[in-house]
Amino acid sequence: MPRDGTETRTLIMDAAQELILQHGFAGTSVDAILERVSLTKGAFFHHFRSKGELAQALIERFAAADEAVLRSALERSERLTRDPVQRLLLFVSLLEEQAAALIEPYPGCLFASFCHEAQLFDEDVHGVIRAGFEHWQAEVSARVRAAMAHRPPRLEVSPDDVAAMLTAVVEGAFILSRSLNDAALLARQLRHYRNYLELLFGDP
Amino acid sequence: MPRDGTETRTLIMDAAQELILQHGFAGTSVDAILERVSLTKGAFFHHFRSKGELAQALIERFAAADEAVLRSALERSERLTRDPVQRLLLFVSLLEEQAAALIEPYPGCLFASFCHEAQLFDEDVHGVIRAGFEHWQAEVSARVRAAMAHRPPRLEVSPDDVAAMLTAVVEGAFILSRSLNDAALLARQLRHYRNYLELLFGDP
Amino acid sequence: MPRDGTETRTLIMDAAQELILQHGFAGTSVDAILERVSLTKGAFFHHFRSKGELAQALIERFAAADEAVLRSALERSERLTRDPVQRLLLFVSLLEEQAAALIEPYPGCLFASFCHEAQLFDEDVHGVIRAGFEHWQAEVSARVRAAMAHRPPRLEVSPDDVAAMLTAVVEGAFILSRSLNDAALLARQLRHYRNYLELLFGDP
Amino acid sequence: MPRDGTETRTLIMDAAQELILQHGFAGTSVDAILERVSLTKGAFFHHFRSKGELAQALIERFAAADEAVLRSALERSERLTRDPVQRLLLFVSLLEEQAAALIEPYPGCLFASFCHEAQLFDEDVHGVIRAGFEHWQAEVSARVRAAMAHRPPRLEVSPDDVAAMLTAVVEGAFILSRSLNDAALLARQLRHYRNYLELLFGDP
DNA sequence: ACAAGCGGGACTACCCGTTGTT
DNA sequence: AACAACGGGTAGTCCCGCTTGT
Repeated sequence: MPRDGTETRTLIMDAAQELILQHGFAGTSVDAILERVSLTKGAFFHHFRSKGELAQALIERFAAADEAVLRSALERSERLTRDPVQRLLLFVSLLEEQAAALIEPYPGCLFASFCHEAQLFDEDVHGVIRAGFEHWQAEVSARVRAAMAHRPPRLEVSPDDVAAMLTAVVEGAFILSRSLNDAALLARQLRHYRNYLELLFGDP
Repeated sequence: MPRDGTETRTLIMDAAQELILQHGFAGTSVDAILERVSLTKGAFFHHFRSKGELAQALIERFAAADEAVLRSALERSERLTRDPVQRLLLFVSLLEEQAAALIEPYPGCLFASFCHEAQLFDEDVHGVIRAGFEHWQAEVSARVRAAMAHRPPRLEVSPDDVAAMLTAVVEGAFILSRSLNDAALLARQLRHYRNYLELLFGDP
Repeated sequence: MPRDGTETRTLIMDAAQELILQHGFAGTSVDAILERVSLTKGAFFHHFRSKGELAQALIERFAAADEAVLRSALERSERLTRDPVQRLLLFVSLLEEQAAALIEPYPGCLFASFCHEAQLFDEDVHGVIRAGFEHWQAEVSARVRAAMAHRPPRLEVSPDDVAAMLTAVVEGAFILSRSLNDAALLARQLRHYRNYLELLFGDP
Repeated sequence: MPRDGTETRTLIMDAAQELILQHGFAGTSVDAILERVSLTKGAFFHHFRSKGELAQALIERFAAADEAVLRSALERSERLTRDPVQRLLLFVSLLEEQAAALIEPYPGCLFASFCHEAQLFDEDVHGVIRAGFEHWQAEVSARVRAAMAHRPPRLEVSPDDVAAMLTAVVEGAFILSRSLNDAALLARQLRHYRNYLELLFGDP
């Protein structure tokens, strides 16, 4: 095996993410991360110039994975049906399906985690988070708009806000599921979000 | 008021809460809190045996205030109308009204904050948070059930989950509003939650 | 004894100065200082917010002591004779007398020490050093000018440069005395500086 | 020149010397040196067994260059005149000429620098420094003695001390010139040293 | 000859909490 | 009730130098 640091770097990031989701960023020491992966400070600071740079690397990776989930669900929903309203509902159902699978490892959203310690991070980090949220909102909003164009909703609503509600429900569900120790809570909440859309676009 | 320590204790707790909502608990040092209120260690450890005890005092105070908000909105909604469905919708509207007033200083939920650093706190603290969430859920669930008894909903739903969705939307909205720097987001999301209830119990 | 930190602070500074003159600033760890005085990190960072602040405190104290030496020698020389040329020569002789006493503890100039690690310090520190040098130069230069007015020198010279030479000789002598392990070198060099002045203002 | 390591070695040493003159030896990390020359640890430890060995190599190189300056000035002064007093004065004038050329990059003496962090180096390093100082002193002292033999000085002086004064003035001038940001200071101080010699050997 | 990965330890800075004093 | 001094430990950062690979 050619001495490849990428593996070690990934190892560190995986351990870091898991710990951060449980203890928060400030509550997760570099030592604690390294103990998990049996490495030393030397290795850590070879890969990351500072703990802040680790944070940067982590949200960037998380944002990429998050976007992949969004894109996959969007693309599948568009392949499976042509009706804009059905597409939207199916999209949420696909997310719900994924959420039902989330039990182990302990779930959590790095975006939310970092937001709750906002002052610890620089503008770069917050930029990535904001971009992540805005990307979901923009993509979902476009599908809501398409559905509205296809069938007028029962109530007058802003597509942007309807889209934002998806993110809000997901983030809120994460918190509740952890506190109430109820892993299925997220999926059930997504079902209610789908209910809302169904009622909004349903026959009068 | 006699020169007693209650004042100082409150001063410390206020400063602590504000800082914790911005930096997280682990990211907020006792020294940082004390610098804000121009006090020294002696004062702090006179009022709190440890930093953990401060956390305990903070969520207890927060939970009490949170419950007051819930109780007030419930009571007012019950005074203003007799119809169970209207009561429920009015209840959400009253919360929305309050949310619209929240602009400065920037709000946040201590429950969510502590949940994101879960491993830092003992079972006592988590008990208070869980009780807080469950209390909302129980009270709101009861009103949803009453509404369902009064008028069958368009879709078959669990009252508990409908109630939980309120909390989820609120917590999620807090995160989004902070990241997107949009103070009015919470109120708009509550409006959508009310929309959902309205559609659920609306005429077919 | 009332819990007085001034004593501890002085203790730390004394140990720090001694070590810095031997190892340089970067080469002197806070731990090494504290070991000397049997204190812990807690004590150190209670008195100094950073190692840099210690540096600041050290040169300020050193500059004050340095100025006291200058002032004392000047005042004594002015009390002992009226002739401007004699005053100048006597002034140097008084310094020479003091230098001869410098054997233990190991001598050295904090100004020079810090200059040799210039980039480690901020502008405040360098300001104090520069002010120290300029103060000597200004005071001595004034006496040289008075001597020149009283008796024209054999060679045309700038009083500022003649004054600067005193500082240069002293600083250079410190370096040599350390490398050559010759404690009396400084006094002998001051004698040569006095020779120069004597010849400059001597009878043709 | 074939692509050999001598070039890299010199590159490292040049960067190291420049940094050390600004930050001191302890304040200059191997990494900082390597960043300057865009190399990595592998290169450094290929050429030097340790950081201490770099120090050794640096003063040896510096001492050689220093001696070359001395020899050159001595030889030129001896070629240009036969009178021992004139030779001595001319020798200082030649140094002054060289000093006047020193403006950019800002100079410094590695001997003095290392002396201010004396305890960091082993006896080998100090031996080289001491030898450097003693060599100047011996050579200059011999010329002073020759001048004294040729023309008795106005004051009774030790040739060794007169010779040492040259080094002292130079070293002191370096410190002052850096603190006062006056590149021409060294040349002016050499002029005063020459004045001293001139007066010492001048006609009564 | 040089690059990269990494170990192990030292550094400054800061943490929480205790003690003595007023 | 509150302050200043301080202990003891840990945090993040950087250090030097060794090893492995090209």
